[in-house]
Amino acid sequence: MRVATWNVNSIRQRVPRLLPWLDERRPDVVCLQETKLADDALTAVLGGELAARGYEAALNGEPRWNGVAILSRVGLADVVKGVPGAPGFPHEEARAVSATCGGVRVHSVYVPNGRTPGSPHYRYKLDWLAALREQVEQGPADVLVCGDVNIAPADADVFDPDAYAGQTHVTEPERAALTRLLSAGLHDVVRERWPDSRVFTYWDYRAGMFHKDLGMRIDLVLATAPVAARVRAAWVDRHARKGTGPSDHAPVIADLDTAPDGDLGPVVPPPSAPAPKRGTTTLPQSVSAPRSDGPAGRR
DNA sequence: ATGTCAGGCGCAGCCTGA
Repeated sequence: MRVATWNVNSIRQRVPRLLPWLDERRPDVVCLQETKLADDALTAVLGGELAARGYEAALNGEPRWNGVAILSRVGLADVVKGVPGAPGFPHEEARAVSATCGGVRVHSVYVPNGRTPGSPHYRYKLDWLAALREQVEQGPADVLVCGDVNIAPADADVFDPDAYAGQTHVTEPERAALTRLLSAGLHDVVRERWPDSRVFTYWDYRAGMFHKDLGMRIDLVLATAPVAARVRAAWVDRHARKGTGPSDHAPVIADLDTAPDGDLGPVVPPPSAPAPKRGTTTLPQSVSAPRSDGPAGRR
C-alpha cells in the first residue's frame, strides 16, 4: 500500500500538477492539505477525475483557507471531519479529516501555522496539537498521521537553524508539542529511514530557495509501531516541486508491506513456516489432521 | 534585500495568509 501526503497550496491551482502526479506515482492513499476549496467546489473541480482513477474522497474543506482531504482506492470508511475537542480560531477550521483505509486509521492534518511566537495563533497551534495527540491515543493500533505539521522536528530539518531563530516552526514549545504527539506511539518514518540525510519538504517560493535547496522538513508521515514496521520505503518526491506551477511543498511517499493479517491480499506463509512436503504426514502441532481422509498431504 | 504565490473583491490593485 502506497501512502502519500502533499500540501498542494490550492487544489484548484494544482490540478495540472496533481493529476499527472497521481498517474505517475499511483498512490493508494493520498492525504492533501491546503485544498482551499469547499467540499462541493472540490467535487465539481476534481470529482470526475478522481473517480476515473478509482479514488474515493473524504473531504473537509472551507471556501478560502485551509482544507484537507483523503483520497483512497483501498477503501474509505468511518470518515470523521476535524479532531474532536480541538480548538478553533475562534471558530473551527478545516484542518483534519480521518478515515480507515486498507485497515489503517489515516489522519490528514494541517496544523495551524502559529504566525508569531506568543501570539494567540501560536497558543492555538499548541492546543490543537494537544487535541490531536489525545485523539491518536484513543485510536486503534494501526494509525497514520500524515500532513503539514508546520514544525521542523529538529535543527537538522532546517537549512539553517539561525535563519529561523525566534520564528515559528523551530521553537522549543512547538517541538515539545510535536514530541508529545510522537510519544503517543508514532514513528517519524522518513527520518527513521534517512537518519543523517538532508531532507526537506517545503521551500519558500521566493529567492530561488528550492533551486538552492534551502528548505525545511515540516510535512511528516507518522505511523504507530505496527504500521511503521511495514514501511519498505519512505521518501520526499522532490520532482513534484520542480517545473511550472508547483506547490511550495513536495509530497512525502511511504510504501507499506501488506499487513500481517492480510487485509489487502492473500496471506503469505512466513518464512519460518515451511510448506509441508507432499507425501509426508508432518503437520504443525496446532493443526489437527482430518480423520476421515487419512493423513494430510496424501491423496 | 520582505524577493512569491494564492484567494477575495471586483475588474485594478490592494489586503490577508503562508
